[in-house]
Amino acid sequence: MPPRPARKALNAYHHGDLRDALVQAALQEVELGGPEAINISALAKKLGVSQPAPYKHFADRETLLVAVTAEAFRQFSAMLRASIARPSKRSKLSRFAQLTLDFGLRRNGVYRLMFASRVMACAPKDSELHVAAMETFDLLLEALEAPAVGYLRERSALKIWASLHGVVMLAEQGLLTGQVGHISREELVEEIVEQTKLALSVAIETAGNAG
Amino acid sequence: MPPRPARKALNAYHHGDLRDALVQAALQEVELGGPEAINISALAKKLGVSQPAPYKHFADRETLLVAVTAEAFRQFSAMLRASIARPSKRSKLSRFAQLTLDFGLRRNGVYRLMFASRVMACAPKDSELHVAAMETFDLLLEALEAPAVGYLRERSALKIWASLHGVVMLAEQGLLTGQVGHISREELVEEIVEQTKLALSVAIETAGNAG
DNA sequence: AGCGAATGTAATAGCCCATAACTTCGAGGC
DNA sequence: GCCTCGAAGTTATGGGCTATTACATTCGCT
Repeated sequence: MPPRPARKALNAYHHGDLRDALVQAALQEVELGGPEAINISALAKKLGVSQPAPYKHFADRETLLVAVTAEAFRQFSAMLRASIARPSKRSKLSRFAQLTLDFGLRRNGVYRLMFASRVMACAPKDSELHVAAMETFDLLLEALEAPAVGYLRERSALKIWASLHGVVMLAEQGLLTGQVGHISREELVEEIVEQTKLALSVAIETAGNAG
Repeated sequence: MPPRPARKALNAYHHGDLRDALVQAALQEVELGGPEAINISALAKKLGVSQPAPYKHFADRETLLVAVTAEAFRQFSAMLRASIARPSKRSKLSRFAQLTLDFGLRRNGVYRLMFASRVMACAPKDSELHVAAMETFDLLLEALEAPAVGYLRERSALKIWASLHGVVMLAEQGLLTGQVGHISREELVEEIVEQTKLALSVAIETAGNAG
């Protein structure tokens, strides 16, 4: 997937790179109001083109949403990758987890688009979107820093992935405040991370002894 | 909150219990198409009233959604309560977890309304909706069957609650198929349950030794 | 220079939410 | 028993958003 050659604005009539501008502007809207906030008409007006212009680049609203979601995944991945690469006292997994929590709360609209909407479920397996999402999952596998026991590592990854989702959602719905016995969200996530690491090392040892 | 006295149909002009009929019909729609599928006009037509009639009972679409969500929580709670009460070989927690998974996948539209929409986050703390949701959470606390170490139990509950959310979402987005090394969703949930129980008992023991 | 494809515009239709103004019916006081 | 008032309907209407159709402009290529 070579990035589209970002064409320059050509003149007053042709925008030049409307497609990309739409994705970026839409992402900005989602940031504030979530997936429902994407409004083709408003985007067109904001970018100074006629209302039907976007339909030259996206068949319908849904298709635009898919592109925006893919872009969101790429941004998320880039952020995670940078954080994981940086040397730190904390483990990669811990940093992955905390960053996910942070992203999920601070950019909740975008997060919901990525993980709590129907977009993902509808996109075909080999789509740009799935590729971008898989890349994020690969980063989690990397962050786990576990010896290559294949399916054990994947299973741990899925469990922690799932837990993180849940914490973000609960926190965002206001179901985590004043209920956790003076434990912060960050500490809760840390507990989950530790619990996962422990379970994984036990599983690996068990598997080692068994076979 | 005494249940509204279900009034009988009065005549051709007045429906009789339009409010409740709307909630039930909407829930049915959500079942198939998720939160977005709720359509005031369509509901009105389906129930044989004029298009603006629903607005006599709900200020707007959003308000209707809140009522529907509360009803969904009540149904979910009732299901869980029945299952937990029934004697069984499996632990209450295990049954709670598996039932949640089942509900989340089979009635995914409703599940998304309850857990993956903005409805909950917007409703005030003392609303009908929050009350219904809290009741569900209480059932989880009960299912944990842990000695009353207050905050430890709540923390475990939150962790498992979060994990279950995540598993449902991942499964629904097609991210759990063929990735888990021949483990079924049900087994994954069972692992999570066991892991939670273990962590909780360790935590209780530690707390006991410490103080 | 000229042609075709890509990318824009204007005009328009349809769906859905919501409100305003009017109508029907039931209940409670007298 | 009537009369009035409010609750729960109705028709009419407007506004916003999606999407399509037919037409215009410009780019890139030969």
